[in-house]
Formats: sequence, C-alpha cells, structure tokens
Amino acid sequence: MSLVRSRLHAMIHRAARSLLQDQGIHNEEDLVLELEIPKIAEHGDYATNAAMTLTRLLRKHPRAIAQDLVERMEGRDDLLAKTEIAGPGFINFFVRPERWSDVLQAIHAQRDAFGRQDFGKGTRVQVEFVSANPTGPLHIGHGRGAAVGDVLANILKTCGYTVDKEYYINDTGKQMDTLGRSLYLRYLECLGRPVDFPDDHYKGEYMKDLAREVVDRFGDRYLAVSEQEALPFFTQYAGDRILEGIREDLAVFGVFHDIWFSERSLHENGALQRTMEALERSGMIYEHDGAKWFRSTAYGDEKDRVVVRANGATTYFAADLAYHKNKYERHYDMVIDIWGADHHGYVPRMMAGIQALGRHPSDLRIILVQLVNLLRGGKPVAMSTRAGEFVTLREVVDEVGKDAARFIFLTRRSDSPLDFDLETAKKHSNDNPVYYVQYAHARLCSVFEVAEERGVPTSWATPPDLRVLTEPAEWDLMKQLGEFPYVLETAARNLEPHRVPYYLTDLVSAFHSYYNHNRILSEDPALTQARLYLADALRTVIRNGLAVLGVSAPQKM
RNA sequence: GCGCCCGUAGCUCAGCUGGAUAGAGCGUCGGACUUCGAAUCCGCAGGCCGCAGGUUCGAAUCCUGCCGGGCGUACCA
Repeated sequence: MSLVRSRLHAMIHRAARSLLQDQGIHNEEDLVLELEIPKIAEHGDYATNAAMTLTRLLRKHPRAIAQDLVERMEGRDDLLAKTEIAGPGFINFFVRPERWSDVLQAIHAQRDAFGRQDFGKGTRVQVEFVSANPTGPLHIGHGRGAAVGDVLANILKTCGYTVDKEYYINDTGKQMDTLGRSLYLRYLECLGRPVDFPDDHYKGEYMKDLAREVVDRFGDRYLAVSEQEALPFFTQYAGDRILEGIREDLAVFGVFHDIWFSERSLHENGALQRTMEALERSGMIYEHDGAKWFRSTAYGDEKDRVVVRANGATTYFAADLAYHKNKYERHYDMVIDIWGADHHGYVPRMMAGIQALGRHPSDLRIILVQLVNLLRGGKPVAMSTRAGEFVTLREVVDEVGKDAARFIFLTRRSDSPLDFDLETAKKHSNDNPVYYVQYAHARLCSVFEVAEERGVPTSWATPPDLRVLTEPAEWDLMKQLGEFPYVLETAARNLEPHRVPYYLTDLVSAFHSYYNHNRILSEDPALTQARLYLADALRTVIRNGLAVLGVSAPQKM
C-alpha cells in the first residue's frame, strides 16, 4: 500500500526520467525532486518545482517542461482529480479525495511499524553523546544533549540505519587526579582533619556525600597511608561512583547507551601510541618548541594543534584522534558526535583529524547543541558549576517529569539556545506542547472506551466503507497522517529531531479542532465506523511519534 | 582582534535546504461544555523576516559589509 505522496513522487520521477532520456541525458543521480505542500489551498494538495529545476538541463521554458511532464505522468487519473501548471512553472496537484483514505489502511496494516523505512539500508551509524566527564552529576545542558542524541538514534533506526549509542568516558588525565584529590581532602575533613580545600578542586556537595560514604565503608584506614599512596583509590572510587550516578540519571531520563567507551583504554592498549605513529609516518606531525604538533592547518584549521606536550604528556585532542580512529576501525560508515556548543572551536581540528586519518569529511557529522537557560517563572535560575551550585538533570526530571523534559528539549533546533522554564514545563496548558499531544492520545483512547461500552465494534478484519469520510477536515487529517514517514525521513536525512515534535503538535492540533466540530460516535453506524477507523489511525501515529521521542502515550491523564 | 552560532508578531519559536499572498503557541480582548475528556475549540488584533547592498525568473532562506546578542579563541579536559 503506497501512500499518496510517494506515488506522486514516483510518478513525477518517472516522467522526468523519460523526458531526460528522450533528450539523451542520463545523469539521473542529479534528479532531486521536491514535493511540497503549498501554503495556499488553491495551489493544490501538493506542488513540485521540478520543471524549474530541469530548465538548466533541458534549456526550455519551465512552463513548457511542466506541460511535457504532466503529459508523461502515467496513471495520474486514478490519483489526481486535477493538475495545473501555475506561476513560473509550478505543477500543482489536486488529489482525488477518496485517495486520502489509503493511508488509513496502511496504518492499520502496519500498526507500530507505520513510519518505519529502509532507506538507511543498514548503514552503520554511531551516535556519541552526553560523554560528560565523570567529575559530577549531569546538569540540564547534558540533558538536552541526551535527548537530542537518543531521539536522533531512534529516528535513524526507524529509517533503516544500524545505530549504536555510545558514551565516551574521560576517565583519565588531570581532571581525574583533581577529582580524586578532592575526594581525599573531603575524606580527611570528614574525619576531623584540618584541610585547606583549593579553589580549583571540586567543591560540590556530592563530593562530601561521597566522602562520608568512604568513611562508612572503609573507616579511617587511609589516614595511615601517604596522600600519594591513597590517591589512586580515591580517584578510582570517585570516578566509578559518579559514573554510576550518571548512568542512573540517564536511565531515569529514558536514555540508555549501548557502549561505554573508556578513554583510559586508549592509553593502556597502545591505540593512542599507534595513532600518533601513523600520523607521524604520513608527515602530519612535527616537533616545535619541544612539543609535537598535528598539522591541522593542512585541512583548514586556523592553527596547528599540540598532541604531545613538551613534558611528554599527550593532550586530550591526541586521545580524541585515537578515539575517532578507533570508531572507524569499528566499521562505522557515519559517525555523529553531539557536543555542547561551547566546544564549537574544536570542530575544525576534529574534522582535520579524521581527514588526516584518511576519512572523508562527510563521514563525521558534528551536531552542536546550544546552551540551556534554566528559568523558573521567567526568572533565571542561578547555575554556577564552579561553586557547585547547579541544578542537576535529575532534579529537573524529578520536578517536571521525563516526558515534559524530553519534549521541551526537542522543540527547538539544536543550534538555537533554549529557555527551559520549570513552571511552564509543569503547566497543563497549551504553552506546554507535551500535554497537548498526550491529551489527544488519551482523548482518542477514551472515545474507544465509550464505543466499547456502547457495544460499537472497534476492530476490523476488513476496512469499513471509508467513502463516507467527506469532511475536508477528515481529508486533511488523513493527508497529515500520510506525511509521518516523510517527516521521519527528513528528520533523519538532516539530523533534525525537532521536526518530529513539531509534526505531532500540528497533527494533534488538527485533530483537536476536528474533534470539537464533529462527533466520532454518532447515530449513523457507517459514519461511526469510518470515523473510528480514522481515530484509531490517529492514535497509532501519535503513539508511534511519541515512541520515537521516548515520551509515553498515556491512555488516561 | 579573529572564528562559530543566532537576530522572524509584545514573548517563546517554526518556516520542508531558493518558490507563489509570512506560520504556530503564549499573552490581550471576545465567544463555545444537558453531547465521545474544556489539559480542548472558535474569532479579533498583531510583521520593513536586524540594516544596507549583491546573485536571478524568484531571497526570511545563498554571498558581502555593517549593527546587536551568545559562545569560543590553551603545551585544560
């Protein structure tokens, strides 16, 4: 069962191809046809600018090309009531209203699988996200990255990609040492020893909790050894416990990574060393001022970058090069990194890095997620990480709920900063779109409950007569339902998860309006059956859409 | 200084990768529950798409330069 949109698209594509072949032109891969829904109803249900884009190849007037295309479109009478050529060369398509209900049958046949596609063809994709240093709990900014990464992975999966979600653990280096020492000092403090707690150490309350935990479990045994001997334990302990906490916070938020990748392993198994040697062999590394530099300017970075410091220690970037080399060695066709926007200066060197390692720039997609401003009732909530005074992701999720938090994180393009207001996130009104969407689902479920109470049939071995759906609002709903797979497709191709919540909000808005103007359960049995069939399809698509977002679809609210 | 991102209705944001007459929600004001859920719906008002050039049949969208905001600019991670 093919949908109106894809039938139409295929029809135009065939016509264009045959037109080009008659002219002896065979570069079909250039043939990208856009099928849009015009803003104005008089311009039809769908429109294409195909004729205009073909002018360059065919060297003819766009309107003449449009005419040729229309004439070559086979089988259009079954699908279309009318075709018009308008303006500079648009082709406007008016779909036969009875065709809209085709989508309902497709939805009923596919159920949970409606929206699933296979154009990803099993392409192996890795999405790396969150990857927060295990030095403290996740904050709200990490939450946004978590939501974007998780949902992007879901979207790609439903489009036929093979996706792994990965967390890169920065479990080595100076910050880990500082973390361990912070815990050690809090430990001493806890046992009544006077300490001078440095300003650049981790001062958060959670470190004091951890210190008390160490005292409870291990008593004062680390007073007997020197700081140097004690530190490895404290570093390990702090890192492990904090990472555990991060896992829990992510689980509560509904995010589960497939792979947890240790940075330290790259140091220990020689991968870092091998990466440096490989780059040296290809002449991408040189020495200067006693340090080793990576020649990232060769690929457009503004300056070269140090990989091995004069004191012999490797930099974070060196490890990241080894990490990305490792990713490709694991045979990912595409790697997606999701970073906080404050790391944007890091992009050019990373892109240079993968090219130096022999990969094409398109093999690495870096998504920058802008900052989150946390508000309460319109007023900024103070968030000073240094002072250890920040609102954690966990606190936000506990307060507003997983569903609201996830949805709000996704109702903005990633590269746009986000104001997250705790009060509106809890409001059950229209300025909080989560409940708007969920309410539609609950409402639909409720209709089915009532129908069953009244003994009205609510399941169908064969579809009811759908010709009785003659309201324009019904056609519009069915048309929008048919767009769902296409929305997922564009979200996947552009790596733009925000399209899904926007689509759902639009769909549900049309439904609420319809619901207020029409009765699903009426005196007319045939009409009732058809409308229930439509309602069931709506319920399915809302549920599928919310599932992609990792948001629940409640039957009652 | 240089680099990246962002300037669209009073506020928060979409705008399908260059299409036709600019789109939602909130907020203001006014209306709709004896009916399947009013966490809903309907209506009114609101715009020099930051400014100025350029590219072409056509620009909110692409290019250049300004103005304004955010973030970067380590032999930190």
